Amino acid sequence: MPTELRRPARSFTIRQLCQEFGCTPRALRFYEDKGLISPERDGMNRVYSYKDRARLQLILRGKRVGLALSEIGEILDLYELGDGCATQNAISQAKFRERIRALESQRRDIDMAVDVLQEACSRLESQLKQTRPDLLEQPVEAIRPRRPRPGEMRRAG
Amino acid sequence: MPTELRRPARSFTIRQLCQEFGCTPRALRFYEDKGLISPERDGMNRVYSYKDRARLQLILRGKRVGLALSEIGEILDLYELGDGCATQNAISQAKFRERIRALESQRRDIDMAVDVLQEACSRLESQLKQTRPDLLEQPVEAIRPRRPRPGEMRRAG
DNA sequence: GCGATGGCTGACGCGCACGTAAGGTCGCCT
DNA sequence: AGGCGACCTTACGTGCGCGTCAGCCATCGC
Repeated sequence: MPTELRRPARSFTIRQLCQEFGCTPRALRFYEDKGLISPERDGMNRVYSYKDRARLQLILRGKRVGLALSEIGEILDLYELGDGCATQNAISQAKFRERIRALESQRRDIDMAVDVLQEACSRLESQLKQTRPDLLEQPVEAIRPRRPRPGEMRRAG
Repeated sequence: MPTELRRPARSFTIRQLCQEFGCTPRALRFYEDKGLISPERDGMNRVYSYKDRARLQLILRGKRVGLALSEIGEILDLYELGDGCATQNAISQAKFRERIRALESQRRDIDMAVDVLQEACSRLESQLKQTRPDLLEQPVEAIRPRRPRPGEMRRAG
């Protein structure tokens, strides 16, 4: 395919994709392990195409909305088959409809959560205006950590 | 407060809440372990008030939108303090603002995912119309399970 | 020649959110 | 008295999504 002139770099290293999408090589290899993505190889090195990149994007999007990797895999498979067995397709469709309903309910949850948080924020804001206006609008790291609560675990960072 | 007449059953057993919200006793005890909820006791038995029930509802909502239990705990704490230490409040507020941004981006992801799934569904639908119109609109269980994919795990159900 | 860099393959470890026995307590029914 | 059903605690097990470490090429620049 002499498309090299039009696509100056139509393939990506594992690092490039990781940088672009903010994930780790380990994660990509993990997805490959699970069959979600299957890059070509140049010798031993993974070579990702635009298609792989698109799949990765869908994977990460799916993750962010709370889909399990196995479910994401099913969705990705759909784009491969096209004329697969009918009962399979019926199952997929039914599952997808379920998923759509779940996602829509999840969106409602998000709206409610945003409302809750926003109300909480404005409550805190009015308090801070009275007590410590210097701390308003500061990012988390600029303020300082605090003591852990009982049963609370520390996370990375 | 002589409200007993208006609230015929102002407390709940662990089972009642579990049935109402579709979770397990183990989960509720786990949340209690983490300090997210603190029901009264009648002897050894847990007795949940309406307030506990409301907290549980927030917990489950938070979970569905991808919050960690520790984060949910922070949010719940907010409703208890009212006049807590200022730096704490500033941290909370900053975290909440972050969370709001994350949730809004998550909502965009959901919209995209719904689009993807809906397009996929209609693709499948048109295929099924040609091949197996009898399978249209069937729920998942009515169709039949299939072989697991490599690396795919079974879940409850 | 040689370290730095980047990628690879196992394989073990971890935090989270519970599941799952195993065994004990309590009130009620027969 | 005996058995049940609902609840309890303690404690170990599990699935997921990676992190991390060890050990091993290949290549690049000096």
